[in-house]
Amino acid sequence: MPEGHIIHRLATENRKAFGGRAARVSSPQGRFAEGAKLIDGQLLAGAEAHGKHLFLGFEGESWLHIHLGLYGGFTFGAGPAPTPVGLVRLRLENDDAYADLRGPTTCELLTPAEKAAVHARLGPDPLRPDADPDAAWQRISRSGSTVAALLMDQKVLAGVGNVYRAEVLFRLGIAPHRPGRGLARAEWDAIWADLAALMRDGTVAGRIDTVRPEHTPEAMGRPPRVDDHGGEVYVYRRAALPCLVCGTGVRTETHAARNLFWCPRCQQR
DNA sequence: GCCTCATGTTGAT
DNA sequence: TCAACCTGAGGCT
Repeated sequence: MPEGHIIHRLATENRKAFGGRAARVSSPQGRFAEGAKLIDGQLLAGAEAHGKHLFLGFEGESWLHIHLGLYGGFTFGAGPAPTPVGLVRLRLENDDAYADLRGPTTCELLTPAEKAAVHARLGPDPLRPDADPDAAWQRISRSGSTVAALLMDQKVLAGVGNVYRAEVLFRLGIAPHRPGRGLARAEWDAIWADLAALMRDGTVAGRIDTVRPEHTPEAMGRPPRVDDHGGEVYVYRRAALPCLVCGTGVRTETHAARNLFWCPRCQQR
């Protein structure tokens, strides 16, 4: 269940394991059998991520486009690859390594033009060096939608999911229900900068940690704790628990079909 | 072992 | 606004 930082990490992992070499490509489950056959044995030329979309480039100008959706995941291992267990949509393999893909929303082959079309409908990704935060600001500053909804809209901003959305708004003290057009440019600049830093850390760590050193349980004189999704966060999935900073109960509600979490006292800006 | 929920997106209503 | 997609983890029995 990944946000953009994990997809960038997967691009790197795939590049390290398979880049510059011929890859054996198969679909043990069968649902990607035809596509796998088309690129089987080809050289993997590159791997990149844009938001939550992963692209693996093969010689012959084919791009393997993968979106993990809510359930999808990769498993990497050293070769030789074992007999596939469960429903493996895609297996990449060489003599040294293998990777299994399960449960993706998307696993398809694209032409360069089709790949360009995917990029075109995505907003700037804080983890990409070519990202233009002003493109997102143009949409946000004209929108009556809430900041909370806009941050999750991949056309506006690519790669941010429910955890980073909740956490960046907490860290900047911004009330999630404010309309985008009510945001000041300086606030947007701060959101972008914080997202870029948090997501960069997340790519390295492979998990989402957002709690500043001065607010860790140790620094606050509280018992140590670990959030059940594997990272240390302020408000995400901490409904009704005391805010780590002020002690107020963390609020939650369903917002645009997703769970939103915030501290009503710390986030009044 | 069964049930619920989840770091997501699309397409129908 | 909601169902569908389709997988795994955690809580409960």
